[in-house]
Amino acid sequence: MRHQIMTASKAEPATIRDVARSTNLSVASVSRALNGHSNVRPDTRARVIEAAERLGYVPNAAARSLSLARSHAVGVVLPDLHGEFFSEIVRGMDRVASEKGYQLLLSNMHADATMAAHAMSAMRGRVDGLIVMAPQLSYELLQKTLPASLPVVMINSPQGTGHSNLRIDNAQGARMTVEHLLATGRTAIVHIAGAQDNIDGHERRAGFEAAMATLAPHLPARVIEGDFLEATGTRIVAQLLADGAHFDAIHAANDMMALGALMALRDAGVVVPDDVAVTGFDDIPLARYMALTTVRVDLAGVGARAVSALLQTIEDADARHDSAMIKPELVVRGTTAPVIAPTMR
Amino acid sequence: MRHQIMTASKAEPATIRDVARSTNLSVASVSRALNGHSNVRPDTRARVIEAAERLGYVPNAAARSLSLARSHAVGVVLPDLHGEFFSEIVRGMDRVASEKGYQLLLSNMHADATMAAHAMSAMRGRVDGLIVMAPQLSYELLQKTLPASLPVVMINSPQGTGHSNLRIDNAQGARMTVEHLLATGRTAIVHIAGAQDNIDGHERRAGFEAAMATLAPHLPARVIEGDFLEATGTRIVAQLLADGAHFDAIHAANDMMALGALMALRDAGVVVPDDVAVTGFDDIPLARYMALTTVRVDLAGVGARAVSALLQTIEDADARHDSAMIKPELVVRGTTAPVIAPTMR
DNA sequence: AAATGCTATGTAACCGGTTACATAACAATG
DNA sequence: CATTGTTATGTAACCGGTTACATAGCATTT
Repeated sequence: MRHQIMTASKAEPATIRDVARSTNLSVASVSRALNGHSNVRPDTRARVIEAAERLGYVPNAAARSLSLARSHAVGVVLPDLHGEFFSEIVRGMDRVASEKGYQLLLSNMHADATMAAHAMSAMRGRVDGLIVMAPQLSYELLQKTLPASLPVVMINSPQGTGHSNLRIDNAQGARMTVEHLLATGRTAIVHIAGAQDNIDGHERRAGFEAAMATLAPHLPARVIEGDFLEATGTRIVAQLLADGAHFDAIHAANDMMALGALMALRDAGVVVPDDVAVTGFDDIPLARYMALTTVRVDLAGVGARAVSALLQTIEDADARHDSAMIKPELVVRGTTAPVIAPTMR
Repeated sequence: MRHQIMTASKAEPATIRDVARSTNLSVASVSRALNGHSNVRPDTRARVIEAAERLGYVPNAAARSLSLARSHAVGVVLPDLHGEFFSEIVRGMDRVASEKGYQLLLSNMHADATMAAHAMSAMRGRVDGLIVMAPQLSYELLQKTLPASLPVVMINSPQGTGHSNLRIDNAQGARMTVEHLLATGRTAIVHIAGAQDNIDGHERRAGFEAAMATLAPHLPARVIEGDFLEATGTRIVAQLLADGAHFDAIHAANDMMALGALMALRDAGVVVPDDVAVTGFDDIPLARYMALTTVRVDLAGVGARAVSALLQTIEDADARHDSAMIKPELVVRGTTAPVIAPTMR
C-alpha cells in the first residue's frame, strides 16, 4: 500500500489514467492521441497533449515494453576493455542507438562465463537484441549462453554461431604491416604474438605467417609467443638482444607489446627505425605519441555498425546477416619510416 | 523430453504460466517457489525449479519491473568523455552494480540539453535511480531536467540541486601541484586554464589562484585562458616563449594541455624540468609515458562510489545524502623532478 | 426512411509477473 | 468433538500501458 504522507520530492509520477481523468477521456483515447494514431480529433489530441504536459506525464517504459513486447533497448556485453577500446566502441553504439530511439543496457563480460550467462539472461524482457563481443569465449560456450529467442550481433567472436558477426580483419592488418616492412627493406622480421586463446591474437599471428609465406617465402618468419602486455614486449626483445639474435624488424600483435619492445631497444641503444623497425596493432592514443607505426581500426564505426545491423534484424525479422570484415588502415609513423623519429629519446 | 521439432529462431520464451502448467501448480506458487518465499513445501519448490530449468524459464524483466515498481537498473548519463575517463568510471560502476544485482542503462549526455532531457525521461520506469555527470550544465537547467520522482546522484556537477553530489576536489589538486612546484623552487608559475564554463576548468583555475595567494602571495600568479585541448597548450606556450615571457613552471588545467606545452618547450629547446617544470591534471595513461607530473583521481572509485550511494538512497529512502569530495593524489614524475638531482635555484 | 459507412471514442482483455486474501487440509487445543 | 491455528496452495486483483472490438453519432447512399 502506498504511503499518503509524502514529501514533494517523491511525488508519484502521473500515469496515463491521470491524464485520462484530467481530460474526461478514456485511457485508450489518450494512448492513441499520444502515439499519433490517425483516428483522433485534432482538438482532442491537443487537449491530451496539453494535459500530459501539465501533469508531467511520461509513459512508463516497463508497462510499454510488456504490452508491446518491445523495449527499444539493446543489451551490450563487452569484455574487460580499457580506454579507447571501450569508449570508442560504446560511443559509436550510443550514436546510432540514440539516433534510432534505442537505449543501451551495458554489461561487462566478466571473465567468469556463468556470470556472463547470468548477465545475459537478466536482460530477458529488457532488451530487443544483444550485441556480444567475446574474443576469448569458445564457440560451444557461446552457443549455450546466448538466448535463443533474441537477435544477436557478435563482434570479433568465433565464427559459426549463426549470428551476424562483425570481425576486424586481423589478417589484412598483419599483411599490411608485413608489406610495409618488406617495402622498406626489412629482411628479418620477428612477430611477437598475442595470447593464442584470444581470437585477435590468433588471427594476427596467422596473418603474419600467411603474409610472410606469400610475400617473402625465402625470408625467415620468426614467431615468439606473447600475451599482449607491455612488459612482455620488453622482456622478449631484451632476450632477443641478449641472445644476439639477428633481426631488423619487430612486428608486434598489439601496440602495448610494441611499446614494450621500443623500451627494450632504446635501453639497449638500438636505433629505431635505422637498426630495427617496429610495428604495432590497434593505434591506441599512445601510439601517436610514440610515433609507432601501427594498424588502425575505426572502433566507433564498429560499434555503430553493430547497432545498425542489430536494429535491422530486430525490425525486419529476416534481414540477411551481416558478417562483414572491418577493414583496418595502416598508419605509418616514425618507428618504421626512416624519416627521423622526432619523439622520445 | 525435449522438443526436437522447432525452428530455433522463433521459440517464444517460456512464461511463468508455462511453468505452472507443467507442474500442475498455480502461477502464485511458482512465483513463490522461485523467489524463495518460506511458505512453499521443499519438494514443491524442487519440482518448480526443475521445471523452470527444463523449460529454460527466465522471468520477464518488464513484467517484473511493472509489478514490483522496481527495475533493478540504474541510469547513467555521462557527457562526451574519452578514453580512460569513460571506461574507468563505467568500470567502477559496473563492478558495484553487477555485484548488487543491478544493471546499467547508459546514455551519453549529448551536448544538446533537450536531447539529454529526452534521454532521461525515456528512462522512466526503466531505472530505479539516476547517476548524472554534468560538468557543463547550469544549475537551473539541471533542476528542470532531472525527474523529480527518482533518486539521483550527481558527479562533479553544480552544487545545490539537493541531490548527492560526488565532486573531485579540484581545489586540493591544484593546491598540491602548486605546493610541489614551490617546494622544488619554482618562482614564476603560469596556469593554463581549462574552459571556464566547465566546472573542473573553473575550479582548477580558482584553486590555483587560491593556492598561490595563500602559499606564495609575493610571487606572480599568471593565468592564461585555455580550453583543455592539446594544441592550445602548444600554442600558448609557444606564444609565451615568443614573447620572451619569464616563467619557470607551467601549471596546466589538464594533462592534454600539459603535453601540448611539453611539445612547445621541446621544440624550442627548453629543457624540462631544468629550465621549466610542467604539471598536468587527470593522470591520463599518456602522462606516465611522458613522465608528466600530474594529479590522479581514482575514476573507477568515483564510479563505484556513485553507484553505492545511489543504491543506498534507493533501498533506504531516507539515507543521508553523500556529497563528498573525492581526494586526488599527486603523482610526481620527470617533468618536475630532475631525474638525477634536484637543481638548486 | 432505412441501410450503410465512416469517424471518434469507450470497454475490456491482455502482456507476465507479484501478492493480498481466500481456502482447504490437517494438527493442536480445550 | 468442536474450535482454533498453521501451513501450503489457489484465486484474482493489480502494476501501466496498448489495442481488438463494440458502440454511438453523423453523413451518405438507395
